[in-house]
Amino acid sequence: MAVSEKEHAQKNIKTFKVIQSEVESIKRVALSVDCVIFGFDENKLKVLLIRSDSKKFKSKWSLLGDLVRPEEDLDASAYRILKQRTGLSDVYLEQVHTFGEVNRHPAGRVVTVAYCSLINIEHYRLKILDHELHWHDVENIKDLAFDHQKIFERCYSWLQKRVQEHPLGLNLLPSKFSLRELQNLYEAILNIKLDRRNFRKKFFAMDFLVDLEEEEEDVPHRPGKLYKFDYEKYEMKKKTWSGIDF
Amino acid sequence: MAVSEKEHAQKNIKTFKVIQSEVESIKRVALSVDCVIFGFDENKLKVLLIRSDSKKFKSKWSLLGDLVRPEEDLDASAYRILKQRTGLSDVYLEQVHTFGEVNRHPAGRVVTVAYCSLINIEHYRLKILDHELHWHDVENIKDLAFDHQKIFERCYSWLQKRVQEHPLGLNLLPSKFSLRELQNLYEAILNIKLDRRNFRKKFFAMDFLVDLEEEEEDVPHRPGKLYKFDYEKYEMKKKTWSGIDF
DNA sequence: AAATAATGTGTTTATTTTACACTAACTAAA
DNA sequence: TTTAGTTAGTGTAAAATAAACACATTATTT
Repeated sequence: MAVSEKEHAQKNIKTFKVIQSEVESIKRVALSVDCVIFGFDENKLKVLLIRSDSKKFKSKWSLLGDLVRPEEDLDASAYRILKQRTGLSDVYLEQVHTFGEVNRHPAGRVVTVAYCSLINIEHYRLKILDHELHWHDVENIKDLAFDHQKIFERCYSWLQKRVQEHPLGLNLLPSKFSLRELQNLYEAILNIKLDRRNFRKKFFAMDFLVDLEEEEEDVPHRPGKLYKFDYEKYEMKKKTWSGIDF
Repeated sequence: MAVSEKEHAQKNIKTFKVIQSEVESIKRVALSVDCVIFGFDENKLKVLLIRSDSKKFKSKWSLLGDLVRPEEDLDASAYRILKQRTGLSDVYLEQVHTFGEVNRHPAGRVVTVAYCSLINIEHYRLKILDHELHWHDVENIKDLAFDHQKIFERCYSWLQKRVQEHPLGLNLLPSKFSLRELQNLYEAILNIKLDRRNFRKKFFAMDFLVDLEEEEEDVPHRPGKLYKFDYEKYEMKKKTWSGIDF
């Protein structure tokens, strides 16, 4: 390393000390959370969006976000946003990625942390409709406000990968579901066709499905059996879990 | 949803508008980056640490971090920290997770974004030794300053998973390496024993190793062939890549 | 009663993964 | 120079896993 580089480095290392003693006087950035909320309805994977109210992105759709409050844990921010928008509080939620480009937001430096949430769309019936809050097919998501397209795409990829490692997808279904519904869900998320018999075999082999000894009703064909997911058993085996592999 | 809840929600939705127009007046948080820098030496996986200079955590070890500058992209912060500390700029670096608990830092609200970096330890010879910068065996990492233990553990788990999806590990080796070195590396990262023949078979089948027609020197036993990694070929096949699977 | 639509079920084949042992090449010590 | 020690290099058989695939059953609709 050249001498000048080394001096530069050491100067910067001094800067680092500031973090210990002078946080209060340090220049800060605005921090927000954006939630990518997935739902599943009519055999399609959906995402919840609102109209952007920024001037620059008027008429474009955007993710659900808000600033993180100074006295609020980061995860708590995400749960708060979900609660505000959907009324749901006991939901699946996970942090995905933080987006921190200087110019990502037109109003100034805002670093945003993206969270993914999976909710059962039936528990949530669009009671709050501000900003034209609506479900959109993930297939047709394009041209979102800010850098939300990028955030959305990252979360969607994350989801596709994640459902193959853990059976998260079940958070998108009602508590009682048929195997067809389950397969439709996976096909919608992964955007592929699966062999019905092998799919069943695989899920039964996992041994997380409980036969409820009930059947579907009001279907225009032979009704399928209903199952529920055994979360407890899953939590037990989770440690040694290594994926689903479709 | 109860009426009062709904009103509360709508009030909060108004708050959200602030983000668009009043970022400058919004209360902000200090944002930092912490780097978990892995190296590989003497068949052991290492991580780079410095002495904490905070009063509270005096004498404890900590990760390498600094505040994000107001005019600096988040990723750029991480590269800057690496450059300052190691002198290296062309390194593997990836964001892992953001830690945003209110009380994680004794000096105030500091949200930190953790990055993982993998460097070839031979390219970096501890030229800058401020704060007792040193390599530590990952085996013995305990009781770090702040919440750095948690951050470290998350990054280590991340690495163990990630090297099974992509051959990142090669960033830890010299550009010429033997298959034994490669296997030692994977064994150190994953902390398991691997079958030598199957390991070789698997790596050759991937078809990313180029036989350099050279041999090891100065080893007290039969020298092994040297290989390099074909990054170009890897980049080509990356899209359809689905993991290594040890 | 006939047409339609989805359920439920097993076997065979192909692919992938695992387990496993000997000879060759080189060094170091006797 | 012989011998002991260490790692390199190589293939096959068995086991486990994944993929492909068809038909009788149960319900609804017309």
